[in-house]
Amino acid sequence: MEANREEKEEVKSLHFIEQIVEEDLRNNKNDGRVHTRFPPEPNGYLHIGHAKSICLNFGLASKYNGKTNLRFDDTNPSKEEQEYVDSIKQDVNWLGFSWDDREYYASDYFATIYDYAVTLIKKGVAYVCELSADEISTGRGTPTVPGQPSPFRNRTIEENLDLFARMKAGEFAEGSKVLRAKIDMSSPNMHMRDPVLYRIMFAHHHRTGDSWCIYPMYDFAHGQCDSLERITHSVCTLEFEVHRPLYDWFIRQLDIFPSRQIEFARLNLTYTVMSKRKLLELVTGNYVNGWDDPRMPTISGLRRRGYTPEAIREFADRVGVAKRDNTIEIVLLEHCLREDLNKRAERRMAVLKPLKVVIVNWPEGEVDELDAINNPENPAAGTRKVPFSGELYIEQDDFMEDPPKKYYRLAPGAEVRLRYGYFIRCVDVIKDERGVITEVHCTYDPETRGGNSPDGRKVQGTIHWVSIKHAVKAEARLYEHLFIKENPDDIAEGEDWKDGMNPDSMKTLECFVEPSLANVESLQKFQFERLGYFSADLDSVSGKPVFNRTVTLKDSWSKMAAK
RNA sequence: UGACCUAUGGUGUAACGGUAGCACAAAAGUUUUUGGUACUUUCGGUCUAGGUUCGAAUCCUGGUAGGUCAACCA
Repeated sequence: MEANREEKEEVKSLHFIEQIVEEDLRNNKNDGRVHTRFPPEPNGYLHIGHAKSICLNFGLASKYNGKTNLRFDDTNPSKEEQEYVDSIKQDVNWLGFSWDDREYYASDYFATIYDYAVTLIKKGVAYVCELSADEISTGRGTPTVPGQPSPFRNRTIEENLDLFARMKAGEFAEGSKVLRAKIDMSSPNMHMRDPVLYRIMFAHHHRTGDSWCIYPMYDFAHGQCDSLERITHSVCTLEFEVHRPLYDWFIRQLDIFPSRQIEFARLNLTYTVMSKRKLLELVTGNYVNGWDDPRMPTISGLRRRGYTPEAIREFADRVGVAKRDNTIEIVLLEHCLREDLNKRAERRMAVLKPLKVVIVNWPEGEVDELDAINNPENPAAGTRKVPFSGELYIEQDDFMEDPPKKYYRLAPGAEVRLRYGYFIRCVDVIKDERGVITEVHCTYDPETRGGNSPDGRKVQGTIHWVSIKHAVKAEARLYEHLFIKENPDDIAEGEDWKDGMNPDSMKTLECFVEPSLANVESLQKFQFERLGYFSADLDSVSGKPVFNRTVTLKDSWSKMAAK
């Protein structure tokens, strides 16, 4: 009995970061406090990879009763803009997380970080270096060859103090001097070979304006910001692993609160690119229509495409957290989306590629109001009326003059059910002079209203439709992967990664939707029966809706037909 | 050929010295007024060579493969 119960209680295993946190909690480290942060640089829009990090950081805090700060890493004024700050806040919010009043900026701490630099100078472990960027780089050696000490390495503390103060005062030209840490020019870790701490930049900062002309490097700011905010667990991606010894060195030299940095593997997705640099290039090069183009893996793009925060959070949960490089198949993201939308999206009927059907025995001019179920997964969603008449559109794919075996849809002589309507049987096919089918003539069975026949005869196929007279014209935007190749970064010599872009990633169609869709709210989501999930675009206007196809329904017929 | 990190089905991820499990994908089937959903079943895995151990995916050593690091970017 006991054993049986234990067997059934499935223990969800902890990922390695949760294990670290729980161990710290057991040891009462940090007085049992868990405090994380999400630290984006405001130089681009957030993408699905950031979403993983956001869910991780905020999720950790909420699981262990802690807090998460939002902190902008704005130490490089030449790349950072307010527009990005705004979009990042919106996206984190939309994903469903709150940083309360803990919105911080690395630039908030510039004065303190400056003092930290002075402390290092006074300890004799930082110096002003007048080598050029190139000279510093070559002087650093290579991973296998030790670096050479800078000729400025042994200046006196007084001289360093004076020079650094004058750098701050704006006495020197951009690029003429930097402040460097004095650590170990022959360290096997390149980051310990006297890294640059401060550089001169006469750039306008989006928050501090022109009050500074020297700016700390990321490496000399990030760890200290964590420390100042008393972050207990500083979660970041793998590439910062080799920086950790440097951060720990700063913590020791400065004797400040030691945040613990933990690195995890960033998210990669098939059929898309994730680097900020490449996403920026897609936007600025007009390969897509902005950061929120529904084909973009950005949070704003996914939102406009029709993704829900719930689906993205579920996805972030399912991909796991570990240290090995990974590429997640995009079908997992799509699966999480369908799972969510299936439960929540109301069903509607829309015809993307219309084929006219004339019901030859339909009473002239008559209109029937049929009941349609809004969501079979949720009876509380109720029903709606859909007008039916003698002239309809059906999907071109739902008629074949010469159908293969197992084709359940309409064909000459065949009978199908019109969803929520009647059984119809094809009696004639009308073609134009070029042989293109322009109309299909059918008879309907009045006894089958609603979709059941009193004689109990079965039809295999059920197809969707709209009444021509009542249909609303709409625009449908159909999306596919932005890239043809599973890994767009896998390119041959001389090829550009953009060569792998999918020329058919967006198709715009004039389509027909049922009248209940005439007025929709932006981002309102529907399942167009048998077609997929669609989300109203912000380009929609009253009476002229625009729908983005978020994702198709799974389609086992097309798979079968392909064989 | 330096340092650091990583290696489990097609893709992810568990198993913490004791039966290699789960999800997605793929395949087959049942149900169905969405060829949707739901449900059932199947396929398929510990990089390699040694060592420790009664017992190794797990610990140790060597190899191999992949990743990261040589911005006054983050």
